[in-house]
Amino acid sequence: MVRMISSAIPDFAVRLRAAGLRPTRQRVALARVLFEGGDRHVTAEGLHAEVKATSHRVSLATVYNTLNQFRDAGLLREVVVAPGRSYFDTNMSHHHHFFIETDGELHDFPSDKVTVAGLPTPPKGTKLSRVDVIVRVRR
Amino acid sequence: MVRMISSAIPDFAVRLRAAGLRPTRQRVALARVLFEGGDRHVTAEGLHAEVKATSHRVSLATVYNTLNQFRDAGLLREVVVAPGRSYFDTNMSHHHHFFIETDGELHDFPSDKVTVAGLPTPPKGTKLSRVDVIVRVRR
DNA sequence: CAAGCAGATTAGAATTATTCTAAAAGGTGA
DNA sequence: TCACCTTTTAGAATAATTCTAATCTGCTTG
Ligand SMILES: [Mn+2]
Ligand SMILES: [Mn+2]
Ligand SMILES: [Zn+2]
Ligand SMILES: [Zn+2]
Repeated sequence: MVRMISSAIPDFAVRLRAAGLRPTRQRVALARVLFEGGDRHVTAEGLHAEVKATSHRVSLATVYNTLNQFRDAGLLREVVVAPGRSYFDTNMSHHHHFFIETDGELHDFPSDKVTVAGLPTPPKGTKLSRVDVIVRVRR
Repeated sequence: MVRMISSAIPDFAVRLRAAGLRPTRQRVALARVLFEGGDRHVTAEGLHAEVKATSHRVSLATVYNTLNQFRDAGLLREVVVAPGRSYFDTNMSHHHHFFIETDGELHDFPSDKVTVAGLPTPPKGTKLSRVDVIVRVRR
């Protein structure tokens, strides 16, 4: 019987290598938490707590290192909505955010329907990096 | 000769009182730096350096306290664009921002021409606070 | 399947931004 | 002027993040 290769079981080692990162135990453990299951918005502290719960020992420094590397490699984006707290977002599709200020929650909304029209041209000598739309709401 | 009252010389004491804040020396000194001249985006550290240059002694703790109070009183707004750095914005009119990521500069652009259309309704039980549009560019 | 080595992880110290504490000073209404 | 409540302040504390330098580990080579 031929070995089945199921594309439903994502191979994080392969994915990390494709991104130019060595698939170490820690990075694979973090990738699993981050990327299996749906899109997520995590903080470093939160991710650290989660990965510890899977009984993989990963230091907090490594969580920070990894999140920064994943971001630089284009596997994550960083969203800054509140002073002193960064969220890392596994949803790399074009989308925007609701931020519930009263409880610090961040929610996606698709950019399909949203149009941002009439933006001025970027200042001389600069190139566009990203347009963030953050809808702030409170309970 | 009757004393002239020029509306071109803003009376910060009056303005602070109107906002429910006692016009202390420190608050007046900071208000002067912040509000005379055009619109500004300042950090706490930057404002502290500026006010010291006017030979008014104001502690950094007071700069932080004052910026937070001015924001809560509606004299300023806070803009968070990068992790670990808050900008306080004296421009209270409806507008959006360019953020030059490579050198940390924040620039206004008027919201006249900009239309954000098709925003979804806020989640149940929340009310809209503000919509931020941040155009990130790099040199 | 060794080594060998560059790259990764880690504990803990360091840094940065910001807030807190508690004592001294100041603004204001009577 | 006085009393009283508010504000300021130095310095300690906190929180998020980064750095250091020693140890470890994934990968290539022989
Ligand atoms: Mn970072
Ligand atoms: Mn604040
Ligand atoms: Zn998102
Ligand atoms: Zn502005």
